[in-house]
Amino acid sequence: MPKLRQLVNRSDYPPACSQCALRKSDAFSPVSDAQLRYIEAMRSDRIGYSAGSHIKPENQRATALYTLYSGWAFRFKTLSDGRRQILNFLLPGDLIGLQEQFSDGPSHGVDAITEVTLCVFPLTKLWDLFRDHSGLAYSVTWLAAREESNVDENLLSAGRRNASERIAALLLHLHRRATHLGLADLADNGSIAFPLTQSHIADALGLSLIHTNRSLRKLHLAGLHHIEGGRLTILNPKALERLSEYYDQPTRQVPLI
Amino acid sequence: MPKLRQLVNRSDYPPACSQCALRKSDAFSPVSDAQLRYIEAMRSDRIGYSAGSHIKPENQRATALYTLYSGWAFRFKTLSDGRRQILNFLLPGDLIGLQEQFSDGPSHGVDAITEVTLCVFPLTKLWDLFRDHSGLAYSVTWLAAREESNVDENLLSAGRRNASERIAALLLHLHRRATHLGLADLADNGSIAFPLTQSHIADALGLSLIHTNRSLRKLHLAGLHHIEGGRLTILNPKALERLSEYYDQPTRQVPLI
DNA sequence: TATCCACTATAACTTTTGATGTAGGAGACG
DNA sequence: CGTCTCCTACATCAAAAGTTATAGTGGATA
Repeated sequence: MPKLRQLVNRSDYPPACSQCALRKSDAFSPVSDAQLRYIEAMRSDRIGYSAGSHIKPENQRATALYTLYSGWAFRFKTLSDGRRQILNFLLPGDLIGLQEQFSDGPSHGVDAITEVTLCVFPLTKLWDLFRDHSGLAYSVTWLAAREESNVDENLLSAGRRNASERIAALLLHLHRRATHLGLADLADNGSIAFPLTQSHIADALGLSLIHTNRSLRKLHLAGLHHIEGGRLTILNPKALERLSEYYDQPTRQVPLI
Repeated sequence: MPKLRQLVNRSDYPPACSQCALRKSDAFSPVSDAQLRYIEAMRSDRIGYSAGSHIKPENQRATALYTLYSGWAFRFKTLSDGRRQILNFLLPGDLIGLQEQFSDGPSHGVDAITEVTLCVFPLTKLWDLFRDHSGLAYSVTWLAAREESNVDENLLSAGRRNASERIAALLLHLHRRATHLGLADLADNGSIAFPLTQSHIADALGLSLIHTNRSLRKLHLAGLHHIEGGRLTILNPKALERLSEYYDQPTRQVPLI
């Protein structure tokens, strides 16, 4: 089911870590030369998946750690009758597969939304990383804690926000993250590429597809946002923030493994 | 608002780490003597809070890391009109305050359900721990990843399970954790002390208090569980598991800081 | 060009969940 | 001992969200 693609010579093929395009963005904390060499040596592979393919099945333990280099993906859980809950969305720089190393069993699946490319790190070397580079170990923990914060926020949405508030919070959250990564088009009102379908949004927010469509349209009609041609524009950020009580916090630089 | 209590000479006052009652339980992974001495030296205090008091306000950064030594607590977020979402419940051995070190701002509050006692570790020493004891650093990350798994499961409940399924999953989850800690009374059908009010359950599952009461009663009438006198008995684990699709996984030993 | 398919849109109707109100029981406390 | 407060129980009504059904749209594909 997961499809590999031929990647070498494509522009989104992850280069040597010293040439990493992500690392050039000031979204990420600088690393020392020694750390960079360690990461490069630890990386065992670079792979790609086509849009919609399964990066990790829900019922199978991860065999590696991945850093998402390009594209969008998501973590999810399902129930036997097909109900699916998206736990959080993964954007470039996010670390994938850490939970599996520590949890009692396989816990969630990971699917690609767009085409994605990944840097691969063998799980067996995680312990070495902790032993050899405490700074990088600290970074791993940082990334884990940050992801938990995202899930916390999603749980607040699913549990206690109504449909419109959930959508407002999600749009702001994703827009903020993409913008922080330098993915916003400043010449187009700060719009971002937005590959999610309404089905993704529904499954992330614990809503039915129909109700998601209804609520999304309501926000659109109120002039709060605009989605067209796979791009999202936030038209009235203040109103969206008031509605969802999801407020922008100045985002610090984040570690990148 | 948070109330300190005089603790010394009480039986639930955390003793020297070498005498730690938790550590004697086989729920926790053994540590080396060196690690134990390091933890003991890192611990700066031991404090207690009375039932219902605020361990950490929602709008204030944590100043320390805590390990819950005795009692039950929970992490939560609220919206301005008072809607509250409980993110997860904290039982003895759980680490508190790690997210704050890495998040961009204060993110959640922590309240005590019962009387609790805590071991205090200065946040400033977290970095030292990573540098000096990679094994303990690995444990910290382990605890963070395990907590995220719990939040993942709660998000699946809030987003995609109906009221009865949510309650079934929560009861099984808490019963399993308490049992793993050796808190079950084997002479009483494996019952556990259960200090949650229906209001806690409602806020953890994203339900109203009334609907929680309705659904809880339905499960009780069906003979699946029994709550009385502050104790929970699981009467029909199989039925609860089928209903919630929440299955027991053999729980490994967990690190304890 | 025609067909298919995934996605979005919308209406009509049902179910679940929430809101409001009221009451009873148990423990805390003066 | 009475009073208070917190928690649980339960009925009634209202609102939010889910279900079913149908159709349009645009890109991919044969």
